[in-house]
Amino acid sequence: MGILERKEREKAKRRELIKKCAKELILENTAAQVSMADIAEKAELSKATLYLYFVNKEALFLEIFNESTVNFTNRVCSRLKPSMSCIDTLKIIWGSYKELFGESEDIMVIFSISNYIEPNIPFLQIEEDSGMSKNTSGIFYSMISDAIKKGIDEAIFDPTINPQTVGKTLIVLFSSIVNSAAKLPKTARKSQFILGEMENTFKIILRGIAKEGADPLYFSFLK
Amino acid sequence: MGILERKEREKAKRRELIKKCAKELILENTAAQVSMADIAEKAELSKATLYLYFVNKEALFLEIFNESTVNFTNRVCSRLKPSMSCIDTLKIIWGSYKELFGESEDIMVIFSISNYIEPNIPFLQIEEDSGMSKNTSGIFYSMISDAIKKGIDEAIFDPTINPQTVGKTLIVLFSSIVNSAAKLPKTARKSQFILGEMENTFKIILRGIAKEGADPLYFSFLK
DNA sequence: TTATATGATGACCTGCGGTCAGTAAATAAA
DNA sequence: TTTATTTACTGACCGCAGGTCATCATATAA
Repeated sequence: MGILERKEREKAKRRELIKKCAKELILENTAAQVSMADIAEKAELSKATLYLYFVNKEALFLEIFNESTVNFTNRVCSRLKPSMSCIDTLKIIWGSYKELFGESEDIMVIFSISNYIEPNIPFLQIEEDSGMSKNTSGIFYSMISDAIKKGIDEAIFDPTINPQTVGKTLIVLFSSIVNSAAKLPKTARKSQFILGEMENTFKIILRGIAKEGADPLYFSFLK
Repeated sequence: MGILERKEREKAKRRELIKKCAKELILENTAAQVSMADIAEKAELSKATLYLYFVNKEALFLEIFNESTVNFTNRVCSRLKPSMSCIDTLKIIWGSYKELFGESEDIMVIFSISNYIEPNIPFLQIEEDSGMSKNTSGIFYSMISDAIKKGIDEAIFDPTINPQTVGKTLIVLFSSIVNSAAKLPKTARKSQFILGEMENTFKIILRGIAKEGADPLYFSFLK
């Protein structure tokens, strides 16, 4: 029985190796720019072997995406309580986000992949059925949409806006920022650029959806 | 001498035919989804022939983009006067935009191509040297940035924001909307969807960059 | 009528995601 | 220890994309 277990372990290890190589390559460039051949070469495997572990490129990227997202969602979910106000919720989301961003570069991978898999879904009202939407990504942006919905109920956000659309808008913009950063020179400190731009963007959107007459100090947790 | 002129005319006509076919295909789908083979087939030419008229796919698309943009920029520029206030400027830009949108589908082509050529440049502060930036696209979003800059001077916009970044943000979001619309069923009335979403987005961004305490009625020209 | 320039094209190249018959080694059976 | 079978892997391949090039047919010039 030991043999089977060892083989399982070895298979799992190869799987991890492939994902690790893919992640490193994504960080060096953009998810869209990384080819299966690149990953195979880095992992010292043949391209065909990758397809023994993942049905296709999208599945590989999606698994990386979901794993990288779990840390974030777990952290946020454990800190959120239903009774919290909209602003407190947003504070926690943004705080956890910044924390995690300082710890690892997973966030960059997340957005790079998100932008590769579904670059242009954001404004559709219809339910999408791509892998991304069904999985952790759903949690990812629905956390924000839920918080915004809360804000509408609390009468600090404009009730005419669509919380889901706003959530998706943020994801498009964030993805765009990450992909812009990937094109910066290697020497540049990308995290700083990304966090700064995201903060600016987040602020603009939040102020933009505020109910008329709402106290702007609500959003002072940004910067 | 007449022969040469006739040949010139014929060449120009082929060129136009290619562009016309490409535009029609872009409208049916997305710029990224249209292949050179598709265009060649529609124009009843061989693929190689396309490359006698355009150095590559990007050049072809860029020419379509620039020509489609000229109508818009000309119209706007002829109506704008340097002495105008920021809000009047924005009113004219948005008005001309809606007008042109009602007249032709060029706007959809513009954004579809824009999203194909440079989907993720928007947040870079460094000067890009892609074809898009050097040409009409520059005018396209710098018109908005200039108007916003004016707004900062007039103290109705937050002075800490970067007008160029905001202009580019709008382009990303607009492109995203157009590409989303391209995925709607053929029967859907896309223009309505696009204009509606763009108006919402525009409104959010404008309110988001407003100076604290600025009269929200400033932006009432949107709906 | 012959030579030349022009416009167009079929066949081809590279690189991509993805597939598959076949190989070599580890395991199981004899 | 030898043979059979399963397992993990891979080289060669496919279809499709953008793009190139030698070659051909036709219109022009000689």
